[in-house]
Amino acid sequence: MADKPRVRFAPSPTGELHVGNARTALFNWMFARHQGGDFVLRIEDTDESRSALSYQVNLLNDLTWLGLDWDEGPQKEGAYGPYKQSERLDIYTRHLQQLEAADLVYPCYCTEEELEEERQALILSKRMPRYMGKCRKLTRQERQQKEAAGRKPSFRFKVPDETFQFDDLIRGAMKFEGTAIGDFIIVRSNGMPAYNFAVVIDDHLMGITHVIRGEDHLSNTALQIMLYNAFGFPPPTFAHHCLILGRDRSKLSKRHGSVSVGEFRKQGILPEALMNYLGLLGSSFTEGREVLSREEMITAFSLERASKSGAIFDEEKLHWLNAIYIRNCPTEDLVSRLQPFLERAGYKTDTLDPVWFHQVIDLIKNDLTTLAEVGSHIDIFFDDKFAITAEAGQILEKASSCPVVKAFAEYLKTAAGNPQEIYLAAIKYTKEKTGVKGKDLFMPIRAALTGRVHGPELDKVFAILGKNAALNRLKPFAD
RNA sequence: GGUCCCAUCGUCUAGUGGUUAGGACGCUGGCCUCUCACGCCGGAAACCGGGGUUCAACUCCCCGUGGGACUACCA
Repeated sequence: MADKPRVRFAPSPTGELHVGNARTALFNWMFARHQGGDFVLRIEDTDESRSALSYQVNLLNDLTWLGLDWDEGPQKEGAYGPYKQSERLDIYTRHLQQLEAADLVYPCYCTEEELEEERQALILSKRMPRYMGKCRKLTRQERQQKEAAGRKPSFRFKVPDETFQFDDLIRGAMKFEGTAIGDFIIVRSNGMPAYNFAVVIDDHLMGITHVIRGEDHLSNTALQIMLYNAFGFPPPTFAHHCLILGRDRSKLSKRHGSVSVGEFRKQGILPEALMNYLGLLGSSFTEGREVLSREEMITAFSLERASKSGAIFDEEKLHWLNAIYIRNCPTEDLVSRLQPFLERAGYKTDTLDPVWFHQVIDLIKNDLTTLAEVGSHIDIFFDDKFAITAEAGQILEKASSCPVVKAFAEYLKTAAGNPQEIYLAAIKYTKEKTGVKGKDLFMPIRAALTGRVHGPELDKVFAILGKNAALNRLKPFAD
């Protein structure tokens, strides 16, 4: 058996964690857990202008919230650190020197304007825009002149005219022609390593065996393989999964609506549901399973089942899963997860009787699609939130309703015992006294009691409300 | 424009030469029921097109068409 697989998730802290990235992390994590390998987290923060510490903190929080625990990375130093690229700059410098010594790189003094000009000219002549190697042929003297003029060079890799092939675990045999690729920058003029350069070095040094990432990196793979060859590093196995798409089939982005893990969390999506959905999207689990626990997902995961074509993000299916997870969530647990949403909806839960509130949540949790909806489901139990809807008002105005509500209230006035018994007896009494049954019997009571025409089973609502609160609500209609 | 990738119900997918093309979301009919939801039982809904290969193509090959990604001193 070969060494255990090592995979990594390498985000750059330049924004909120996107669900697409979360899915990449999930695939890597499931792969590692399934195979008993290591899941490494590396922060790619070489773009100083876009990276921010707050995003990094956010990133770690979101991953933790999702339950994607890493074996090595920030806050969990291992044998291959440091795990932030900004702390590995000396490593990149050494490797640049190595390539310089082998004459595989050269300094480029072109300005952005010059490069842009070249690009436009190539596009106009209908050719692939790429760097044509102007500075490759510079003499030592010319270079000294540029340096003397104060120009800071970037460093470009001399792309060989070869064909680069690799076997993608998801896509099969892939092939790229070196002739179509211009000499690319590996170190920027500010001294920072460029993405393709840093990943190759880090993935190799960190012992990464499988690079699992989005399809948007497919063409980068050719460049990276060139660098693996240049360094004499054995390339890892690559696997490029499909992208998550918006409704219009383009790469999912902000303009499509909610796209970050944080947004879904705020909307009251459970991490288990989001994980489950992301694992299902653009992939499938063995035996056609769709609702799986974390452990089941790990067991049923297989990279071979990842599909090659992009998958549209379907929020409705996410919500379907979320409702299932809410329903199956133990009420005790659910109550605590609900806290932030209750506060936001204006419920002061610390003054409530916990046993009573537990009953409330237990009763309404089947109706919840997201945690954020909780307020509009429990308001029927709070006098300060309670209100009669137009529909309920119509029910109560019906001629047959008034006697029903009156009779029901009348019975309650003298009733004693536990709420369940009182309710049953009150219904019986009302039925006998008014001769009304079925819908015409229950709906007026429901409307008067909850202010709604829909809701949980009336007997349970009554039991939670209690006799006195019920009587209060009935009063305006019974007099 | 160039390079590369992809193509089964509206959506997510199963399917690896012979199936009534299966499942799920959503939609929809019914049952359950005081209502909504849940649950259960049904229904409508797909192999992009054209050529090959083969006794036989959703499945293999080619060409179209369509969609997507990349095309930065961002990752």
